[in-house]
Amino acid sequence: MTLTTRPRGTNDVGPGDIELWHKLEEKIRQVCAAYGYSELRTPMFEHTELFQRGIGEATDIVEKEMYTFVDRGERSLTLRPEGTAPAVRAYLENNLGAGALPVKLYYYGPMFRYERPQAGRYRQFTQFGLEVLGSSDPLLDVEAILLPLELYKACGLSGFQVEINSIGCPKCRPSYRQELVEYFEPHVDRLCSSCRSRLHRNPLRLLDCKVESCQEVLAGAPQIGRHLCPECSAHFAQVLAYLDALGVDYKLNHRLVRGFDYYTKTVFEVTSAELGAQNAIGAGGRYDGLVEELGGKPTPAVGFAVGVERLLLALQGQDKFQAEPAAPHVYLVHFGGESKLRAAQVAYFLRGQGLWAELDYLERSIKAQMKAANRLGSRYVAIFGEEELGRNSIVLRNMRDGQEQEINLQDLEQLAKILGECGK
RNA sequence: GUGGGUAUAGCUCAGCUGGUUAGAGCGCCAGGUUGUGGCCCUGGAGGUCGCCGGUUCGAAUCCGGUUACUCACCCCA
Repeated sequence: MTLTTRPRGTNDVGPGDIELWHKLEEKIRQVCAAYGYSELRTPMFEHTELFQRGIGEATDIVEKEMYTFVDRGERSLTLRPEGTAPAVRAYLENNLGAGALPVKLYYYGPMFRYERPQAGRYRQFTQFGLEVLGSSDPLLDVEAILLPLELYKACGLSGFQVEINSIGCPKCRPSYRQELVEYFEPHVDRLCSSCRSRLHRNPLRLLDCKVESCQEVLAGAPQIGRHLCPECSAHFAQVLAYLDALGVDYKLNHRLVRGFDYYTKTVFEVTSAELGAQNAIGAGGRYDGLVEELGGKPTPAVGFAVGVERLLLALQGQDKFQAEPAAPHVYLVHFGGESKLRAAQVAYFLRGQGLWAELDYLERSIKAQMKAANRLGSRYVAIFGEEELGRNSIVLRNMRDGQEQEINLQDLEQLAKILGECGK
């Protein structure tokens, strides 16, 4: 049974679905090109410490969701659960910051997290993400939001919402943190168990708790706005000003916090109304401290990641993003023997011209071959009949209107021309 | 890790309170048209009823366990 069953939380993408993936990947490349981002491909696994340091020891991902293994050289390796830490690692290892700044990178590929699968959540999933390193310009925070929005729009997606917040920096967050703890402590008995355990470890996370009793306490919780230092405050104001100037629709959400430790200042999330509980189709933020944390010199940076399966699910819900099925230019109907031999020769020639020529490999009846051609949506059928082959020609039938003409095989170029012009 | 739902043909699903050879639609193959698709008609192939055990004269059906899928919680893209 396990031989024919894929591992939990993984997916096969084959004929019927893969076309949509290809189309989306094409859109991603187009949008990234327009914004001047180049692709960075990093390994599927990294040293475990990279994620422990990068994402943070106390995060759920590091504590219980990583696919970690020891290789034959006794190294602890981990299948990447996200793309930012590897991107920063590659940035440092390849000294990408040596040239002109900022460095604009994007990545696309599978990520791995050991979680219980559900709608829009898989153990192996695909993320498209971007990272800009080397500038603290608020306009780049905005670009990091704009680019994915551009992608959503290019796919025809509507009904998504942008939420944004600033969670400050190491200078101003401690005082907010302190005030939060002081606010919550008297209400400890009304908090849910997980909030109680997080109160001192990571009080910011209480802000997005969905438990009802916690919600009541949350209503009166202090907001970070007043605690932001002048720098963070000005930065955030600039981000919002750019968003306004560019006509981007967003919603301020002072409860928005993120699950990774490396975020500073701006954080954002895009949700889709098409999805169920896992409705975030993209999220990101600024991470000015990560490069230094991983051993580089202080380097501001901002990034964004899109869940590709979720985006596809959302698009599927709106029925707008469809790949037109590919169809053969011609289906070569043969009668076996000599006729099949001639069909194979012609198919070889046509394929060499970049034309899709299909034929029967199961010695099926003419009727069955015609049906097959029809089902594949073939524009033309070429019939390699005895009579015509005697004259070194074939019958070419247009499957749209049923018109037939005899074509001499002496002039294959002409056949290729007719097929090529049939308006793919 | 926790909770709910589901598991019958390639796909979507029927199968009522346990009762003979387990069904339908679609798909697939063939024939009706021995050299011509779509529509129609006829026939055919294809199922250890997820798996293991129990109750029973008898289990796809009831019970227990198990695995997988699925939705939700936690968290996240």
